[in-house]
Amino acid sequence: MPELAEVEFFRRVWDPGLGRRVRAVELHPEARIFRFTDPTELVACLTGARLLASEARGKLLGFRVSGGARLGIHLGMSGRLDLESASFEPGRHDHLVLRLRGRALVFSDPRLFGRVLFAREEAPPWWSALPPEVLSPDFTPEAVAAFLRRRARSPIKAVLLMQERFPGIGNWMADEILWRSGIHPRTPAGAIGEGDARRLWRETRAVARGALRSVAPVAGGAPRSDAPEHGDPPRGWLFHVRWGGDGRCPRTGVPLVRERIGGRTTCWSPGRQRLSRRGEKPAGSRRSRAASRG
DNA sequence: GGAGATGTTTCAAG
DNA sequence: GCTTGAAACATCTC
Repeated sequence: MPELAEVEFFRRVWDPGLGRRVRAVELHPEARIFRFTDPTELVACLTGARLLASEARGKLLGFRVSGGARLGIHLGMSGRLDLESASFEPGRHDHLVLRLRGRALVFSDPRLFGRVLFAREEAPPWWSALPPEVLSPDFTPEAVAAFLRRRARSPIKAVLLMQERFPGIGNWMADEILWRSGIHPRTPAGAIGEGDARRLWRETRAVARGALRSVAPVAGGAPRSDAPEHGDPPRGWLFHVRWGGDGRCPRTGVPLVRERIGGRTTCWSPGRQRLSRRGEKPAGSRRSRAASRG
């Protein structure tokens, strides 16, 4: 489930636990989410410590721990964070529980694609060496264009999912970005002209901003099944129709196509999203696309 | 019972 | 050595 906005939602879920002492740590050491961590060290270091602050970078959550340590949580495909009462009893998929006074912070993940990271320093490489956020000034059109050239033969859909350049972008956001940009998901990255590359950069940021703005308010204590983790993206977004079998393009009314591209189910709007040809004139393609819009 | 699910890593082939 | 695509990971839901 979690990509940029959902990760931000779950970050806020644990906010009420910041600054409080961790009285006990409960975990299943053999759970796959600890495959990159020493669970014994994790328990030893976290017990008695406090989570001081949290931050989301791409799909990774980082918690600064008192005493100069860093706890990292990646939610994988099915991970989630919850705030529970003191009487909470872990279920089958609740792999990490931090007991505070009066409440419990819980990380659960049925599919176990998520992971827990831990280091006795505030900025270990897995935290400090992450690429620039798509909404940061360092995420530039030039960096995007250079990356597209390097991944020239890959379909642009697959390229948008590469976290080394587009941190936080997941499957539905990638489809949203391509739909807004008018680019066919199967277009080889190297065939995208300068104008379309710039447009891709702009829409990547627009979709990230819109998704973050629509993060649902965190209601402490809400039952898990009621938690609206992905909020409600703006009206008119592909998001609202991309899972429906008979979904139609919000802009053209044409039935959307769903197929597997870059190893992932992809939803796109025929007619609106066209394959670029190699060697297309950058400025011309940009102008003609802008003129034919709306 | 089968297919697919908002993710990453690994491995083999080009 | 780099790029690319498929498979693997584990479980649940439709």
